[in-house]
Amino acid sequence: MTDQATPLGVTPAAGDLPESAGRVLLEILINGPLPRVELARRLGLSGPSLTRLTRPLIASGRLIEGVARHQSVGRPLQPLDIDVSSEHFIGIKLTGGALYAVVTDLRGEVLAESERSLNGNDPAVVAAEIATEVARFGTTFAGLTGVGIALGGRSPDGRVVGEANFLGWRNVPLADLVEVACNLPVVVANDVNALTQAQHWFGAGRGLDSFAVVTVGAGVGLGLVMHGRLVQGVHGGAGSIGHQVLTNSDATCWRGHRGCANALLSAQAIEAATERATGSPAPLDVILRGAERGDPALRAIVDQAGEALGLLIAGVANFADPQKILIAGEGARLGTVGGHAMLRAFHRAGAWETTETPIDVQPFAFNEWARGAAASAIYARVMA
Amino acid sequence: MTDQATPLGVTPAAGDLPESAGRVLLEILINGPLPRVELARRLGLSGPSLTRLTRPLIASGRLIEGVARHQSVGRPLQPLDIDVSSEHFIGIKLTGGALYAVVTDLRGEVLAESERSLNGNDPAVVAAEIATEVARFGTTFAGLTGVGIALGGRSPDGRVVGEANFLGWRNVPLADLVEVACNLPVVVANDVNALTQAQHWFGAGRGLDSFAVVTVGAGVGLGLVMHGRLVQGVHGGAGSIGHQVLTNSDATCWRGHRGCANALLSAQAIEAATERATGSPAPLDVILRGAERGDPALRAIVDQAGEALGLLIAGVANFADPQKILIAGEGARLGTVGGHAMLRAFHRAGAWETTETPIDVQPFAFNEWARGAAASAIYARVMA
DNA sequence: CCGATTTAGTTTCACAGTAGAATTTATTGG
DNA sequence: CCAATAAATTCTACTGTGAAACTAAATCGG
Repeated sequence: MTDQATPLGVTPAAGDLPESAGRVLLEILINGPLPRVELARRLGLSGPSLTRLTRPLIASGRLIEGVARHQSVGRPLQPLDIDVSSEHFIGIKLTGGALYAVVTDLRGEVLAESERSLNGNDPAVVAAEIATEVARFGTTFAGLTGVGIALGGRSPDGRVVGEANFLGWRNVPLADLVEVACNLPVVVANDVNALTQAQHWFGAGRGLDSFAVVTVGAGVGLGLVMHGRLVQGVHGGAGSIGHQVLTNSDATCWRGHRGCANALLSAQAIEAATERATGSPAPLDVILRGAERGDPALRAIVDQAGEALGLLIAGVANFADPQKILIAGEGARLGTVGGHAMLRAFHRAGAWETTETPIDVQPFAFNEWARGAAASAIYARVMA
Repeated sequence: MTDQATPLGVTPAAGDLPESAGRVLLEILINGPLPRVELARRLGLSGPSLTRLTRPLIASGRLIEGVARHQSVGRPLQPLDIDVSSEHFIGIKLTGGALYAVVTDLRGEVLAESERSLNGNDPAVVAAEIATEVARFGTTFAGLTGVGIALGGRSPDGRVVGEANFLGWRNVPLADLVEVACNLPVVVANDVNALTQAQHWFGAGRGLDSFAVVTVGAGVGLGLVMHGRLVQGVHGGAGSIGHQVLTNSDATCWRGHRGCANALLSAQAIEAATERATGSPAPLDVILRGAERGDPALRAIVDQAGEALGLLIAGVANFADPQKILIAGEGARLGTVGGHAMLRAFHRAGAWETTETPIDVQPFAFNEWARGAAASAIYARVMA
């Protein structure tokens, strides 16, 4: 943990601001430039309070006044914004064989990205590789403020990796290792939780009080926001729905469960089903493209997976009844290509009006994972 | 909605108290008598603040000073308590054919109870029956402050019953009907949510930040507390896990799902399985007693149900990773009698350390449902 | 072009809620 | 009786807040 003497620090008594000053900064960070009146309305404060609160923030450069926006009549609105380029964050997504990195600004916008394969999975080696990548970005981006590392595993405290089976890790103090190596504050997070945090602050979940992210990819995951905050779980294990049984089916996952989410929905499962059906292997995106073009065998497979996805989101809707469910991950396009089957299953299995829950499927680039990692670093910076 | 000019009103600016006065009252309501130092510690306030905040509360009778408790040395602690008998609440649990009512004090202690069968399920008739019961209690208990009604259904707003299938209701404005009939504020709640609220404030979930209640009875339900607050869901539909698929099984529920929670765990399902196996029907408690005594056929059935329960709580633990899971409902004893099978399945299907989540099974009396209803009324009174 | 109108933002001021320091109160133990 | 201990209180200064009145910067309409 290094103290960089940088400004900003958004919430609980960061520096020595009143708490509401932090809420002002956070509201602007999440929602973009806002005029004082609007901030007053959103935060339940009076106009005078906003003048008072923002004055020192502007004086110290934490907030900057944008160009006035004219309304139909009356004095124009004076939007206030955070200088999002005053700080930069690095997000790292670790997979079994590679490391994906992005640099973002304070609002999670990706400014640069890179990829590097990993030579082995010894924690020290991985930490060194991360540090190398961070150093490389450090030369082009001034003012790196924090590093977030996301992986398919569990970290109850944001510092130690409890488990990461794909790396064979248990209780690896990754944050400490990387902090020593690159002299920046480091946060470790579960990849799905990190992605959910990013979407909640800067993406499809912006401003929502309850929100769920279902990811389809190497595994199946779930991120949850309830009462406006990410649900992590006491052991950091919330959202471990990969082995949830969805239907009576013969498909088995790598742990031998029949009909679980991983058995029906993981990229590996869909690819295996395709190979069984067509005799030839193909990666998930090719399968999806084929189904889209009308190949009947692939269409059947995609529809079956889409149905499983529909059952999964029905389970999520029945469980938590969130305001919105986002389908994400490398396999998110399954929610589009197999969308019809998905929605049919969802409507069949969902209880009551929970079937009205908006399901959002967006194009997903792989660097979203690393962006999520950066969002975790931003969160830690801003809420700590 | 009637205003009774009664005192108390615990939180956001009730009356015209400072917000922290409300937090003081709530802390005492939930945790029982507490001395000022302890309150200061728990609420993050200073000693002087507690003197100041409590003075008017004591003067107005909202708080009463108990008998001083001597420590080893030093001035003795002066516990402050709420006069729990200053207000009384009625909790009503509606089932298909009957109405169960309790009277509680402010802390949810049951002071009286009653039961009455329902003649039909016309909303007006049911509302009248409720009003009769409330009036009957009104003669013995002075100062009735509110009525809570719990039922196996959904109420997104606490006033209208969205659906209650067992009564054949849709969009019934039950709270309005009963308020007109008995001139007291009325709240309507889902029975499992109400029970969860009661357990969170006055029971096994006291003080917990995250907490889950799994109920086994006529149906299977789930109540969730996250970030210290009950999760209701946008449509009031959170916790609808009755039709969640648990395992590959031939058992079907009344909707035709194979292997869902209701198909394996509802009282009806266990009773049906028993009749199939032994040829003679028996109610759930008899089945449980038989299994306990060592009857092999009943033991097998109970173990199978226990296993299903274990899978269900594993799903809950994997999903939300709460600090504790409570098994409740008329069939809660399944968690004891079939506890071994339950825990085995839980440990097999749970991810990581979530299997360390404490599972709490407590004796469950049917009036707990009505007590939950009363807790909803208390919540509404205190948080409104 | 100029004053009325509209809305954003500011200044002034009084007030509520808070904690720090010093003090009082009620006890135990010698 | 007195020292030690810890709870509770008094006194006081400070911080964050909004109401009321005001200023600023635009449009509109003659």
